[in-house]
Amino acid sequence: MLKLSKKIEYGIQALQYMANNSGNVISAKEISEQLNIPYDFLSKTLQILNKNGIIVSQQGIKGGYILARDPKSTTVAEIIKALEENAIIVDCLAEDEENCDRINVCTIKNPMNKLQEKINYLLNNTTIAEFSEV
Amino acid sequence: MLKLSKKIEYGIQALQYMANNSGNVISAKEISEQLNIPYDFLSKTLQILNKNGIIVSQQGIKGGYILARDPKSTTVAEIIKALEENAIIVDCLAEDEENCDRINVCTIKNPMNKLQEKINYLLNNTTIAEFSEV
DNA sequence: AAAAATCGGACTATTGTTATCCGAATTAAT
DNA sequence: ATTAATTCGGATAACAATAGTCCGATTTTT
Repeated sequence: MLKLSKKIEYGIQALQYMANNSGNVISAKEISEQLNIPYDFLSKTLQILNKNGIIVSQQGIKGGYILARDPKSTTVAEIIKALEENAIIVDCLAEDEENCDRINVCTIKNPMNKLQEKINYLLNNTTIAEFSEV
Repeated sequence: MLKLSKKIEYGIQALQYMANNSGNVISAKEISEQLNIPYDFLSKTLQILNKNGIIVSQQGIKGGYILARDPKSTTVAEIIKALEENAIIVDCLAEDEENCDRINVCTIKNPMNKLQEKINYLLNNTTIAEFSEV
């Protein structure tokens, strides 16, 4: 399928929204309402992004989130990783690769890895800033 | 997640196997046994590839499959399409895009599309032949 | 006629994704 | 102090997609 999850999609959209309102603390509620994203799901997503250093949270009333870094230096690859997902096109390229039944007869690992590296390059070179320059 | 399905993974591996044995009719059983891929699932996959013109089937005893075209001219993108899947990273870029709740407030469609086109380029420029040159 | 293969449909099991719910902790304003 | 708005964190449910299985029919060579 090669699809990004909603967590990633919502995450990128939320980060873009924050980038466009930089300097202000933005609540999950505001993003949820403005972008029409389910509140609870978005909250979870933002909490993970906070935990992993992409955004900074401020708790309590008047709380919310701001970007932790310059949008120009936050890549899609980093966002995916921060959301505790990955962009690995076949299982055997995963770090915790272990129990593939075909490892002894597999002849696609190397060529798949080449394709993987090209995709990684794209994801490492697309930033939140580019998403904001619509 | 950005992962290829097993259908695609097995399909590519099977096509590569056929490319390496070109000229011979190869049965699903042989591929299944040699590559350690579940027989029934692989059969289904090969039937779809046959239906959509990537391989040619020969029925009956001594039957099997051969590549329909030169491995150099069969791309990963074509295989994905032939397997009736797609490589669309966000729903709103699908052809039958219709009912996105965020269409009026969405500001990621254009930048996502740029990323999509780069991925398409990769998939359109990786062929079965490349998978065989290990 | 028999054997080995594809064909095709239905079905099941498993996993992953998406969404929701609830209560606790935090903090600003009153 | 109390209240209200927020993040935090865990559990769970609903849904969808993937992966795998089963079975009987058809085809074709021997």
